[in-house]
Amino acid sequence: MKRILKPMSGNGSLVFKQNTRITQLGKSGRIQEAIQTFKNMSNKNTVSWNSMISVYAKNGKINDARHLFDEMPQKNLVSWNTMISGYSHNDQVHEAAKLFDEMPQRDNFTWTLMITCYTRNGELDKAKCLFDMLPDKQDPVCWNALISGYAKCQRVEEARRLFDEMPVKNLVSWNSMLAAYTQNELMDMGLKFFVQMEDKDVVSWNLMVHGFVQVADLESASLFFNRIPNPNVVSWVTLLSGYAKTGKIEEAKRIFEEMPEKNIISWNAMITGYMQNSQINDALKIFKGMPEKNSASWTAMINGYVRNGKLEKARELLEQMPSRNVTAQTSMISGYVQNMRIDDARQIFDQVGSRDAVCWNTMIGGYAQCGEMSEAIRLFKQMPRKNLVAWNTLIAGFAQSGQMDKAIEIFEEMKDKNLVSWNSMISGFTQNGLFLNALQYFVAMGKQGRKPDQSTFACGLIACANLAALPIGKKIQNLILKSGYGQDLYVTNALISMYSKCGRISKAEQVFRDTETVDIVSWNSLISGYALNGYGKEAVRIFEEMEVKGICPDQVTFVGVLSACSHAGLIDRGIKLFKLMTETYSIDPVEEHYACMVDLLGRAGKLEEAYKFVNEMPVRANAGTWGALLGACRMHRNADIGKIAAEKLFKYEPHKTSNYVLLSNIHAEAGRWNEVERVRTLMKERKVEKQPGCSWIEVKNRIRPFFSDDSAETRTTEVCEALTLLTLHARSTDFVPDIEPFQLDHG
DNA sequence: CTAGGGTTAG
Repeated sequence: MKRILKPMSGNGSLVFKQNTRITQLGKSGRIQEAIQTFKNMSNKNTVSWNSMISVYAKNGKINDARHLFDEMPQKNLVSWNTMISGYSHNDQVHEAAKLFDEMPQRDNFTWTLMITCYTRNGELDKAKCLFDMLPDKQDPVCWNALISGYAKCQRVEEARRLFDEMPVKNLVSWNSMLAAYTQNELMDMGLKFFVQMEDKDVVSWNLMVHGFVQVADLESASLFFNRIPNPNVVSWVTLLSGYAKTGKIEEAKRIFEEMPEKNIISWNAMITGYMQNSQINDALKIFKGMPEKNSASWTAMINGYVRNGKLEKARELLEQMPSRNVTAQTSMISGYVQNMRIDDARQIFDQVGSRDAVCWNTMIGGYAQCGEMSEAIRLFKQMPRKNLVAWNTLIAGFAQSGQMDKAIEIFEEMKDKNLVSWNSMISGFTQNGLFLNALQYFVAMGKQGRKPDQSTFACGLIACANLAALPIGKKIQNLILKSGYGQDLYVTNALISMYSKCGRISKAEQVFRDTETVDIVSWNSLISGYALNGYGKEAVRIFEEMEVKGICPDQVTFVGVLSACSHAGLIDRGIKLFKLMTETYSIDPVEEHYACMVDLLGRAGKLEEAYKFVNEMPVRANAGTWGALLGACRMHRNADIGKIAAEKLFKYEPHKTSNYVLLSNIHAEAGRWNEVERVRTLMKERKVEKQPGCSWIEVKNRIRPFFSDDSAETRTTEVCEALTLLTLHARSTDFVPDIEPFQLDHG
């Protein structure tokens, strides 16, 4: 395009100056002055209008921009382009696309704008589609936009393909591709690529530093930083925030003091760093001493107070904040929500002027956490643009409150689902004891080509453990090995418990031994695994190994080892361990420990001692303890103590059939038939029925439910049949499970 | 007056 310069006579140069002034005022955020300048102009030209549109659009006033666009006397191509750019910056892809379709003619600029609009919004396939229609593909700008778009969606390989294909590359192209690696934690590839680059600017170096920061390799980050020829503020801040985020506050401070010019971002990063380290006073000192504050400074302080549990301080600051924004307010809301102060949270929420998705979701999640699902739903319905997180929050809420039927409803209604949606369903099922449903969803997920993560795998294993579904558990283990989650503690601990609950305790120990670094949960799982399988002495052996290695046992460890002793009849050992727990480790015994002890004494036939123990324990015995005593009485045919235990149990669990049956049997064996009759009458009076709980939910009539009073044998067979039908199959290159659907209509 | 790569607050 040729630019024809008019002679600088009188008005022409004035208009030019005024146009420039509008743009400049806009860039420094002085919108009102820009508007005044525009309004005062007597002879506006098209560029004036375009400039004003751009100022409005860049300051979030997209509707005002559109108004000018509609009103202006003469539009040129740039006007249309500016308007599209405005919509793009304000995330209104749809409006941008509408203009793109309507406009009379387009230039390369137009195409670039529309393509970048799509890439910014993550709509890469649309961007690519447009790109393929682009008449002139020489210009690298569109290519670059696409590459970075793919990179932000973790589609690194596609980005690389474009990079290799593009005819003309510039430094930005190389940097975009480098960012694809560094942003996706592919530092090996990134380093290789970086070495290949002939030209590097400070952006390239900064990308490397940031990449290393993201994988928490601060040593390499610092090494690279030191080799930057001309580090800029961004370089300094990147390293500084890296140290701050990883808790290395002293290093961060050093960088902060060394850096030649500090900007507001560096001050803010220091506040965050101090707050993360609970150094509230140091953070406050920075906050008070900094030359200027922006809303991020205030938010960092408020957020820091919230993280450190100082809600009142946070609130105080929020009230003082000059221009409260959603981010700060949301921080406050989440603080209240974490402390179950739902009414305070709501009060802030109601004050928020323009709520964003995070704000809505925090509040909805708050109600969900408090079990107030009806209010959560009410808010959800009010939420203007519901995103995936909002839907997932509802699922998690329903799952937590045991309403899996409602969770299913929500899940089915969703058009887009992500990994979190699936995991929330699967973990919801396992948490609510609906293990077959958990497996069904695990399978369905694989069929849709979704990759499971550590949470999916762990929940799948927990389901297998509870169904004693060893074949499936083994297949899941194969998938895990291929997935790279083989050393994840959450997963390995679930594996240990799966094998032990399926009776394969030696396999459980093998998994334990194959795990590079185990934690207390792993030890506990192994010990209680041995206990569960009746190998009391082995459980004690593991416990001793733990002691030798200097690992401190916790409450759960003792529940495991004590129950092991009781199952194996190691009475003296159990009593000694109980003493060890309370005296050496100063662990206060809880209900479960007492139940173990009562069980231990009871099984050994020392019923009088057990009963005495119950009466002398400092916490009030509940169902577990009385149940242990009742069981022991049945075993040793002690009707007197049995009756006492049963009466207590009836108070705690008035509708649990097995308690009545146990007592009735004890009386029967003692020949006390009138007592037997009394128990039966009691059952009738209290309407204790043998109605079992449904142990899974029927989903789309594909699964036949079974009931908990089916005999164990029938159940095992049924589950096995179901599970054999379900063939887990891992492809060698991919670990997405490719599984046949559940089919149980074999009758 | 309109386009592409990097940094901070949720």
